[in-house]
Amino acid sequence: MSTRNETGQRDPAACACLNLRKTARVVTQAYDAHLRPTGLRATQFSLLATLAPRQPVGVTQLAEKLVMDRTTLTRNLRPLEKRGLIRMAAGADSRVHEISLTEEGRAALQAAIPYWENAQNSIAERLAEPRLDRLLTDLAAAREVFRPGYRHG
Amino acid sequence: MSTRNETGQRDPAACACLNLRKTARVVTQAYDAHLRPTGLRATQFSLLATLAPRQPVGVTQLAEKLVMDRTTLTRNLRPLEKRGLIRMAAGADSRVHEISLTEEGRAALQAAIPYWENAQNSIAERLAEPRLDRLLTDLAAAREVFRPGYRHG
DNA sequence: GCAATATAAGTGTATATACACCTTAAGACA
DNA sequence: TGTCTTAAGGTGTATATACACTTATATTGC
Repeated sequence: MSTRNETGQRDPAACACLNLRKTARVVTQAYDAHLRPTGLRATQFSLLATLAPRQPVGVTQLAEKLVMDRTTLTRNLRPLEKRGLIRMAAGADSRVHEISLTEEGRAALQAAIPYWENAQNSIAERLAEPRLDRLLTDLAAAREVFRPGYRHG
Repeated sequence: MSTRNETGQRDPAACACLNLRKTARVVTQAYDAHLRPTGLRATQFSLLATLAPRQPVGVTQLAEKLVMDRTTLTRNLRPLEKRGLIRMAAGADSRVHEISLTEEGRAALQAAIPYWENAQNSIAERLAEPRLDRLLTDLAAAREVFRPGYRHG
């Protein structure tokens, strides 16, 4: 795959954005399928896993960690709160809405981890592990291009 | 970035799905910003660019090319049809809804190409071009893991 | 020719995404 | 202390995504 076509022009089929989105669709569907028995979507699993070691944490701070728009996170929290997996409470600074896992949330996350590991194994093994590491590193570099200075994993 | 943490366990922070989605968010926002003056989103630009050399084409066939769920494409076609950039017509097989660019659609795509090139250049140059090529190749390999046999760019 | 099957596409519903805008609370400072 | 600015968060609106289900048409086998 080259970013230029036969005549040296940029080729829209080699669009970095399109290729990222296509891959994100395929991989998300696969992770969602693995996680189906847990009742969590891949996005929700990642949200809970990112939240777990940081609780309690405010909306803006968690959104930054997830490289997600703050208002997107607000909306993504809704179904998890409705299902009782997370809880929101006012912080010392009453503007901050602190997010925490509930007991159910901790249990759901723990229960989901083996299913997530199966999904991660399926790509790690079939892509050959060094190549997955390289892909993750290159993805972080791509984020760095547009968000310089942030600590991209 | 390693897919395992210090104790050899899988690390959810190294989730392939999460990292793909984070990067897709960042890169999509950047492409959307570049394309803003054209009135097209990155997804819409890619849809038109993928459609252009294949018209007329049915919904299922175009969805496959975009590695997109068929019903997602149906929904994504709506705003483009409403704005008169594409047209849908019954094919010889009356089950097939053939999609084509309108004259306005062709013009909008042509007008948007320089803006898309600016976006693509910004990542190609700052990521160092060989690395972008490698990333695109690795992304195609990742799709191949979950969709074997498909001609991933 | 007709019943069974396969193919193409849309709808209902729910989550995911983010920009523009608004509200509220905290901090700064004359 | 009262105003100005900044920070945290939500809402309105629109697009993006996909599973389960449904409808309509074509094809196949007899």
